[in-house]
Amino acid sequence: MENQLANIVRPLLRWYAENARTLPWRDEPTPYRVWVSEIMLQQTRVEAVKPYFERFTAELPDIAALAGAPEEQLLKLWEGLGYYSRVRNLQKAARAVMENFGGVLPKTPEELLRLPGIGEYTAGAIASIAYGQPAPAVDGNVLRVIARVTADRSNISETAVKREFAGRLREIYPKEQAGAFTQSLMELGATVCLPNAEPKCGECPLSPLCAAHAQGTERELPVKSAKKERKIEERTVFLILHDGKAALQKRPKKGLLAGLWEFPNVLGKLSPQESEKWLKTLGVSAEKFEPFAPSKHIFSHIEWHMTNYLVTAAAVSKTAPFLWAGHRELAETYAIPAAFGQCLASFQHMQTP
DNA sequence: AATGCGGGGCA
DNA sequence: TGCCCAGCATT
Repeated sequence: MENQLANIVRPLLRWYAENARTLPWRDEPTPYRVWVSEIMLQQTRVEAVKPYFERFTAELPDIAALAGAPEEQLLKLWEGLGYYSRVRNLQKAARAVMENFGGVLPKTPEELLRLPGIGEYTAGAIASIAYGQPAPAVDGNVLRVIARVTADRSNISETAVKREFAGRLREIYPKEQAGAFTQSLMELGATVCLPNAEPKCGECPLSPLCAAHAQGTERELPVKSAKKERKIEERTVFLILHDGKAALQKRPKKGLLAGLWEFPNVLGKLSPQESEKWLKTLGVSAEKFEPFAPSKHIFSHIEWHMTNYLVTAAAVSKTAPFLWAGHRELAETYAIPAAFGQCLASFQHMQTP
C-alpha cells in the first residue's frame, strides 16, 4: 500500500518557505551551530534557547573552542537552561570530534549517534539540516503532527511507535530539501498543530488531508502514557555571610544539578535550634540568625519546599567545606541553579560593604 | 521499558 | 495547577 504521508511533503514545504520563523541558528546553519542549537533545544522551547545560543556561540565559536573550554565557563553559559548533562556531553563529543574526525562533525546518522548527547532525533536533525541528508528527525512536534494527520491512536510514548513513524517518514523524505522538510514538520507542530491549546487548523496547510481534522479528533491526539507523580522534598537552605561574601558548595559530579554550585543546604525542615547545631558541625558559629521567605522549586520529578535562613557568621572554621563568593563572582563565575533563586536574589540585593 | 534529569510558559 | 517542550543516558 502506498504511503499516505507522501501527500504532505509538497504543501508542507511550500508553507514552510513562506512561514519559517527567523531564528538565530537559521542565519548561518553551519554544522557546529546546528549541533549546538539542537542540543539546547532538547526538551526546551525556542524562546528560552535564543539568548543562550547567541551567548554560547559568541564565546565558543567553533568545535575547537568548545573542546578547550573550562568546565566552569561551560556551566555558566548553560546556567538556568537545565538538563546540565547536555553541556558536559556536548564538550565530550567536541573532544571526540577533534580526536577522531579531525575537528569536523561527521555527516551520517550512524556516526553522529555514537557521540555523547546525540540520540535518534538529534542525529537525524543534524544530518538533514546541516548536511542535507534525507534522515528523519522525530521529536515531540513530529509525533503530534503525524499522529493527527494519520489519526493514529498508537501510544507515542513507546519506542516502537517512534521508530514506526520514523520509518514511514524515511520513505517520503524529499532528497533535495531534507533540511527544510525536517524543519517544516517541527515548525508546523510548534506554531500551528499545537498541543494543549486549540490547534490552528484554519491556518494549517495539511488540514485538507488531516484524518484527525476530518474526524474532529485533533484534541484527543496524540495518545501518550500518563506521567509519574512528583515527590515532595523538604530542604533547609542557608545564606551564610562572612566578610561580605556568601558561602557556596559544589554539588556532586553525578545526579541532580551535577557540578553546579549551591548555597549550603540539608534535607529536612530544620528548626532554628537544629539549624544552629547543624552549622556548628560545619564550623560556622552564627552571630545573627533569621529565617526569611520560604520558597518552592519544581523540577520535573521532584518538588523542593525550602526553608531559608540568613546567617551572619561570627567565626568560620578554616575546615568549613565552603567557597566564599562575592557579588561579582556569583554574577560572573559560578553557575547557580534556579532552585536557589530566592537565596541568590537576597544576597544580590544586599549592599556591598 | 522505566526512570532520572531543569526550567519556564501557558491554558 | 498540570502539561509540554526540536530527548538522552542509564538501568
